[in-house]
Amino acid sequence: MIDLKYLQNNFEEASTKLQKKGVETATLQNLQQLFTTLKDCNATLEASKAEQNSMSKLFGQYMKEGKDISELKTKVNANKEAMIPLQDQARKAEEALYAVALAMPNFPDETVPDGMDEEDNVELRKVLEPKSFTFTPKEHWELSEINGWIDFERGVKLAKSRFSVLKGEASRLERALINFFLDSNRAKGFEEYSVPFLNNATMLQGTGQLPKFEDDLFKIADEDLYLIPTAEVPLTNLYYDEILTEKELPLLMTGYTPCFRKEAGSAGRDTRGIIRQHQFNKVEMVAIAHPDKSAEVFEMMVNNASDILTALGLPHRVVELCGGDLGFSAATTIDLEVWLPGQNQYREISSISNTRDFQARRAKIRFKEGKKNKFVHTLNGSSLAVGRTIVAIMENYQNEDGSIDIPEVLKKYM
RNA sequence: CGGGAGAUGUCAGAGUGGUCGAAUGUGCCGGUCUUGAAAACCGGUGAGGGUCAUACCUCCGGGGGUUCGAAUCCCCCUCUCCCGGCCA
Repeated sequence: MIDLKYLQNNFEEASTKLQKKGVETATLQNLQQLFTTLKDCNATLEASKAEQNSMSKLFGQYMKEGKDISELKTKVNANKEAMIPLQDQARKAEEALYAVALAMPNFPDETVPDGMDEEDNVELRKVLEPKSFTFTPKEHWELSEINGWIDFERGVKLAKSRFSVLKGEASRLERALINFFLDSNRAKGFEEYSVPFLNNATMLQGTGQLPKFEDDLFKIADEDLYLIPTAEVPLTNLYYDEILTEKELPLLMTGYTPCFRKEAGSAGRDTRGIIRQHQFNKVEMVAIAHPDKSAEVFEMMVNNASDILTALGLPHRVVELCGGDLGFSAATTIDLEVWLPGQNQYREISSISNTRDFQARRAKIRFKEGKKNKFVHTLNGSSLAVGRTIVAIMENYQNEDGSIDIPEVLKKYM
């Protein structure tokens, strides 16, 4: 959630920032108005409560002294009566405010490039040259057919479209990648976690998926539980409503989980292959950092993911997202896009974001600085998406006959 | 899923209608003492809102109710522990 006090006091600046994310000034004005209304409502209500409390305290005194209570009682009852509409107003004002505030995206950092969509993202650098093939490289689903790696039909039979089954070598490759990723993250100081794949609504709200993106999530019937869309949700919320000490920071966490997404808005995109599935595996990094140190941690996370791709010998590029392409919770995001020779283009394989204090406010994650409690910064990033790495290995390590080599670093894992 | 017990500050644990945001211990922070540390002693120490700062408001698992007044009484829910069932 954005800082409403900041919005109140720096409206112009806040408005300019959120325009990058396509938020209308009118929407912000509405939010600011709701905040003011709530404060006003609370002020009147609290004054009335104070009155009520002080009168109630007199009762004990009066009774001890044997005084007549009936007059006081009449007064107190009248005040109580008068408080009901105030309470109602305050409650409504609060509901109205939160409905809007929770749907408001994070402020982008000042350094985020302007732009509407992914066309306007900025390439920062390329790592490794794509190798040239002496034949026309195939796409991963063609290679899958030759090697019998992915069973699309039976995945659909078991669940529905956009589910698939990995078989034999592919399944082993997946397992090897997960281990390789976790080991690499651990070597950089990330502590490994194994977490629930179902989280409750409060946690999903903490990281920003709810209430706005409910349609993208799989929900368990009759339970307050959702299949997680990313390990960012459980890992970040491990510290939901906690106050950390300064010396605990930064907390670096990693974990492997399957991820479940309805992909509600992506009908017709990447329907072939396993680029976009309802269920996919991912190894995630999450950091909880001191506000002064989050930029540094962010850099480290980007480099870590990039280094893993490099170790796998996968050419990729580092791309900074423009304001319009930035996710709801992110203040800044860097994508890693891996080269797919079969598709002849770079495709996203990792996305690393600093949410600043946006999630921390929602999830109430604070740390003690002296006597004061302050919000931490939370960061998250893939290192890496497993399914897409398999695609990348298939396409980059293919031979003319359709066979696929295994990257050197993975051999000890298979 | 059935039976029983419980949920209070970092933790342990008192508190069963008013002056309780909450005893005491513990932990943590600061100080005295010490070459240093331990021990001992002294002081400080929950969260959120509000305010320039005070006042003031809210919070004793969550929600509702009774009452002038609820941590304390009543109802519902959730969770934890013990016993039984089922089970990797």
